[in-house]
Amino acid sequence: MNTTYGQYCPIAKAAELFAERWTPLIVRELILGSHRFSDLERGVPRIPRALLVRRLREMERAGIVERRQQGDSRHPAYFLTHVGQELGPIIMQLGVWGQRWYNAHTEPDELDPALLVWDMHRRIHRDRLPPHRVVVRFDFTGACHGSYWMLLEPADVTVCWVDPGYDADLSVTADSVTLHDVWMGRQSFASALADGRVELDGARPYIRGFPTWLALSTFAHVTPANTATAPRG
Amino acid sequence: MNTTYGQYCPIAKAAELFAERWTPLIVRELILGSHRFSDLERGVPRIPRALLVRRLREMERAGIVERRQQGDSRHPAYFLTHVGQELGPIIMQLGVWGQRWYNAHTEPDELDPALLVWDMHRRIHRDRLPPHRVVVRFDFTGACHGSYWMLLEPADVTVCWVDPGYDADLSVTADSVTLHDVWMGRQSFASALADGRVELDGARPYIRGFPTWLALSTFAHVTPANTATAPRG
DNA sequence: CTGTATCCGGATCGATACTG
DNA sequence: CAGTATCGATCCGGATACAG
Repeated sequence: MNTTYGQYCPIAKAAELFAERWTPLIVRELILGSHRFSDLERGVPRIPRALLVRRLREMERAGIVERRQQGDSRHPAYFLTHVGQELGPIIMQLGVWGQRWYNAHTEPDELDPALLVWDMHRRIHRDRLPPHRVVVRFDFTGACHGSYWMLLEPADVTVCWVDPGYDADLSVTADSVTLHDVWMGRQSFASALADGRVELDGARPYIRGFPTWLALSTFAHVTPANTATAPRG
Repeated sequence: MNTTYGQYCPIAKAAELFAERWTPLIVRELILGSHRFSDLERGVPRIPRALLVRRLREMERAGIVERRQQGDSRHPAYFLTHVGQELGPIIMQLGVWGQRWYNAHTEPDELDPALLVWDMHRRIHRDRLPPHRVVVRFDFTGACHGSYWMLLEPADVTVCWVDPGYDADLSVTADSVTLHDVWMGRQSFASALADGRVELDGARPYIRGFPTWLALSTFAHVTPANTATAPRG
């Protein structure tokens, strides 16, 4: 709904733009460093493509997003303008609120290993990686199983949804629920390794290194409050 | 749309609740001190009644709002729970952002003297009022004209949309655009008086007192930035 | 006063298929 | 890769009537 509220109140004016469906998630992706159209799609996998196009156009028109046609007919890229960047703290506070009150666990239909790996790849500590490429295979077990590959290099971390052909230097095996819990800070990676819920397999340096390369969600440090006071359908 | 985003991300979980249409404005009203159903309707005049009911129920279910049936079969009242109150800073930041970038002026169809008087009545400095009742009549001129009454007492400030029958102790005459500009901080009340855009009529103590009783919008102190960089359709 | 119930036209959303 | 085009399902807005 791009309809207005018809109020002079600045909260209403802001909500007309910011509180549109999907918009907070698109802004989140841009903040987290996705700029290509296809990357935005990966970060917001359930948005209809036409709607993503439309939201980007609306935000561009409102001065929140800038579309740059990369030099010599390359693919376009999207960036937050200064106006859009000022939404950053608001988005983050919203995430803290969500984590505190409404994220004590991940619903079964919210499990999304592909998205999880995509989120993780953006927060790898690249400065701690060895100077050569390391190929990591994630083997998710349980309700939502499948394999994904992450290619770690100090210059760039990429994700593959199909076997890239390289032999994996390290495999990470875990139930999909467990890895979501670790990512959201509900269980530490160390304890998940200790009790065998996460298994690492590969050469010793990689097994020892990987836990230091991985960073958790931005909100992992926010402790969920007692949800008994905030039930959710 | 009470549909979900299907993402484990806490920003998505929060947006599902907070970024629903009308919800930010309802939360704003609750923060500003409206608790009765009819008061919420006054503060969000364009929301269909059935939708207001529905949003309140949704928020209640989510633990954001608490509905209290006042003692001995009185009218019900709505309050923000602790969870809902934590949205306060987010709402306010959103308002600052809206004021900064998207509120350089009030659109003609956003002029709403009835809402303006309603907003003003909540921010009167009651502690500065004389100990007896003062009746103020607002006469709006221009595109959006009409008269409204405000009954000022230290214990309570009320608004009337029809002549309450009392003689007015003070009349405030101004173009509707001017008074919106003053409220939003785009022109000072003093300068509007000085250049005759606002006229006060009544006994001397009331004319001198009124400018000290009136408080502006919470966002009046936020200076709009240059909108040339943030055009808006 | 605080809702419920209904109806309808139009806007929006979600899903799918197609294209340069 | 980065969009368009299309279509049915749903939601919203606005109006109206009614009830405890």
